[in-house]
Amino acid sequence: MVSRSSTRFLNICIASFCKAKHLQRAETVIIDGVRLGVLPDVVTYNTLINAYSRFVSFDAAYSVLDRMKEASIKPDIVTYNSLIAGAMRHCLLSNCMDLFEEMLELGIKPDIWSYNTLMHCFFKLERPDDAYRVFTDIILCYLSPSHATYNTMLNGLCKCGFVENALMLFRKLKRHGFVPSLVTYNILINGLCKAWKLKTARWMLKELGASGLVPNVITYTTVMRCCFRSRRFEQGLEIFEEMIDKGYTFDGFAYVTVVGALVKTSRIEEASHYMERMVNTDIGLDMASYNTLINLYCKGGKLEMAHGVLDKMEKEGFERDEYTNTILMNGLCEEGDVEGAMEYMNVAGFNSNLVALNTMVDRCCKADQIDYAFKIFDSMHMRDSFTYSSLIHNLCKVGRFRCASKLLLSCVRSGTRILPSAKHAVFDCLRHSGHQREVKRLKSEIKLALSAVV
DNA sequence: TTAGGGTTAG
Repeated sequence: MVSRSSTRFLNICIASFCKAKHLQRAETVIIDGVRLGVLPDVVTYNTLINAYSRFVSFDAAYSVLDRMKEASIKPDIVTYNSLIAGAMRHCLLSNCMDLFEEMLELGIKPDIWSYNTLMHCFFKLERPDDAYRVFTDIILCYLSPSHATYNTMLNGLCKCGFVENALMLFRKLKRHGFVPSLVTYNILINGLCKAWKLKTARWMLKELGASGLVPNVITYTTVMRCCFRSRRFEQGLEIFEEMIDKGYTFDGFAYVTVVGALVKTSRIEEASHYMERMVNTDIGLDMASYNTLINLYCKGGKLEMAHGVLDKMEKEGFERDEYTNTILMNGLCEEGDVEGAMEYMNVAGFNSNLVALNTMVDRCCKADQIDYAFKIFDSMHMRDSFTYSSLIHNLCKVGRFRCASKLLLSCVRSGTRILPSAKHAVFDCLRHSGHQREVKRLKSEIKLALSAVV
């Protein structure tokens, strides 16, 4: 007779192979175990699910669930939490929701871990109201929220553009005894920096220090990026050197932040210097690092070098993503080959890539193809400030002030934030062509449209 | 389970 301790021993072996990413060996041990009469249990399968979703794919993890069913082993809360976490990790948000439903149908009661993941999923789907409903359910049903519950809520609010609400919630939670962790502070500092609320961000950084917590690599990267965004390059580079001294450049995040900021402001030589420093370390390049390097070459007018990096990247098993495609498309446009850029994107597929579509709209305008730019504009399912601003600026440039004025109004009416520069471009254009009264009329129409949107 | 990096206009 095989004892329970044999299965426990089997599970220890499986856990250790899974941890070392030796999944094939883990599978062999299970087969050998079965031959000897040691049957795997729910823990064995849960361990496998976790490993497959981490190191292989969500589908591979989900197929373990089928094997469990074949072996008549009932999945439990850990099984489903691992699968849901796997679906989240691979950004398979609809799978995440389906699994939650499946779990409820099987009568498995979700725990706080499941609810936290569901909240996270709603935020990723840009459904903050649903996420907030889950949050209040957790509180009202006395489900003992964890630290991750609060942090997920605060992070989701920041990411969906509700930084003020996150700040209010943070204060309220503190009044009720919530002790913020370093993760909490990092979430808020990042949210505040991205929303340009720099004074409050500084204040939050001070609060972090006063609470006895020590800023970590994430705090540093966040603050450094904020310096670059607000054009304080020297300060940003000082922080970078400090990060090197502290050993905080063990991955590519800091380098990519520095190079990205320098390229954006056309400081190509400096950017090349920092990129070289990164390549000379033993940090392996990941997707973001490759895209940064390709962009550096494209912006420096070295398209051939960019394609060389692209080949290397693909040989290493990375597939070009929407960033890569936009960068390459932009590189072709910079060379004056707008048609080639369009052909490239037609093959690669725009796939609702808003940045690529915006770029194409702008580049077509600049190549005297405004009508074609409008065609793209009409086909777009989503538009943002960039979409409207590009068209408006370019229409003004060619003196089509009435068209620009109409577009400006439709932008405001759609609830899209209009950039001050685009608004002033239309006003100036109208004034210079002697339509002073038109400016007054447009201003009042914008005011009216804004009040209707609010 | 929660926090940091990469693509667009003027």
